[in-house]
Amino acid sequence: MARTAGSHSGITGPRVREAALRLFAQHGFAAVSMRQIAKEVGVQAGALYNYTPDKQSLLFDLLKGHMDDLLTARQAVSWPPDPEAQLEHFTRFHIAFHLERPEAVFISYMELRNLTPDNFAVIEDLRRRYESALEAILQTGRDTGVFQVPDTKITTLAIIAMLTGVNTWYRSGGRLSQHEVETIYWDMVRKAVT
Amino acid sequence: MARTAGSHSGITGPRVREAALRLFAQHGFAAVSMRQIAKEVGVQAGALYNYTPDKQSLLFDLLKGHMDDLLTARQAVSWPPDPEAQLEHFTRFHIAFHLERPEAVFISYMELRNLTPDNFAVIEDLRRRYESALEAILQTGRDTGVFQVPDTKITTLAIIAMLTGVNTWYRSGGRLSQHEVETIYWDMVRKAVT
DNA sequence: GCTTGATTTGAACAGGTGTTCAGTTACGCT
DNA sequence: AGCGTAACTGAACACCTGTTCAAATCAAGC
Repeated sequence: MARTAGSHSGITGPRVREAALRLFAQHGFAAVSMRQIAKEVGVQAGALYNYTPDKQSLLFDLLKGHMDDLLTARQAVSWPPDPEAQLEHFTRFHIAFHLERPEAVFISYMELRNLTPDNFAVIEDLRRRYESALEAILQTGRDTGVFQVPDTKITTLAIIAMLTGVNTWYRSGGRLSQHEVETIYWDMVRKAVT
Repeated sequence: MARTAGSHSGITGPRVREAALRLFAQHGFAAVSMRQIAKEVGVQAGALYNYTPDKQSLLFDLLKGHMDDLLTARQAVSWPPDPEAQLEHFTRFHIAFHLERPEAVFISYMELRNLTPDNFAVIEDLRRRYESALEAILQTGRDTGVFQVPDTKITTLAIIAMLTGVNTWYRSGGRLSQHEVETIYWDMVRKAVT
């Protein structure tokens, strides 16, 4: 037996990435074998190499895709003029975007050390780009006197760490709606910088 | 050749744990083999099993030890009476304690999914105990009217996520001293809850 | 100095790893 | 209807995995 019924590149390709994403998030990159991914897709391990040159690239593509999505989404929405409204917008955007794709977020934080140095540098650069967007908001707010932050760089990292932390506990259908969570976090962020 | 010169249980035991901690933090639990740990200690892989029943227990003992240290250290210091002073104390304590042992902190966040369900439950319970200490401070502060927090549980998790985030970027000898960092974070925490 | 027991070796076990490739099969196109 | 090729299989490669255990060796107590 060789090619299976209904096989198609446009179908198998995405399924490989989806299976890898789910398995990497669940067990970790190093703990997942190519044969496990193949089994999930319903294919032999060798067939995966039609869709990725190697396991490392599979991980990198997932992280790179996630960061691209993040930066694209940020640029796609229209941003209000004043810093405080921008900061609220950023807070709600960050929480909403990250809660929408918990697995990609998870491996983007957990599997950085499994990237080759070259691949790591690419991802880190994209992340810095995202952080700069927040820092620019804080900087403008401080210059115009609406924010009181002693160190915009640290405040940037602190806010992002706090917001991303939502992913560790939030489950839809729980005590609070996503919008309520956003509002609570926005309340803390606003007070922390004003 | 069998037993090597100068071999002693009281020496090799700690060295096994130290090597495992360093390697797990650097490459991840699943990516590190018992033979790698043994090489770091200067011993054959089989000898490790005098000090741990298996690889899983090695990980669990590291995480358990870290959480015990954390809870013990928190109880060891004397705590001020009023909630605001307590919160400042907690903020500085958390940052200082975590910056002192970055590797243990790292694996405590990264390798939870590699614990067996039983072991995971133990660690999670210890973590909840630590979080409860912060939540109690917030609760008291809200009851006495000095804190304005809409949801103590969420604020607890938000603050801890923010504070632990320091470990991702702080390097001693950098632009800011540890005490300056503590002060900046305390400024944000204080404003966020009052 | 000898014995006892703790400590470690080195080999073995059964199975798993990422990756390659010749051969086979089913799909898309004419 | 038949051909070309994209898609996939199954086996193989060389090596690594956690764990066990008889045998060898060293440290300590008498």
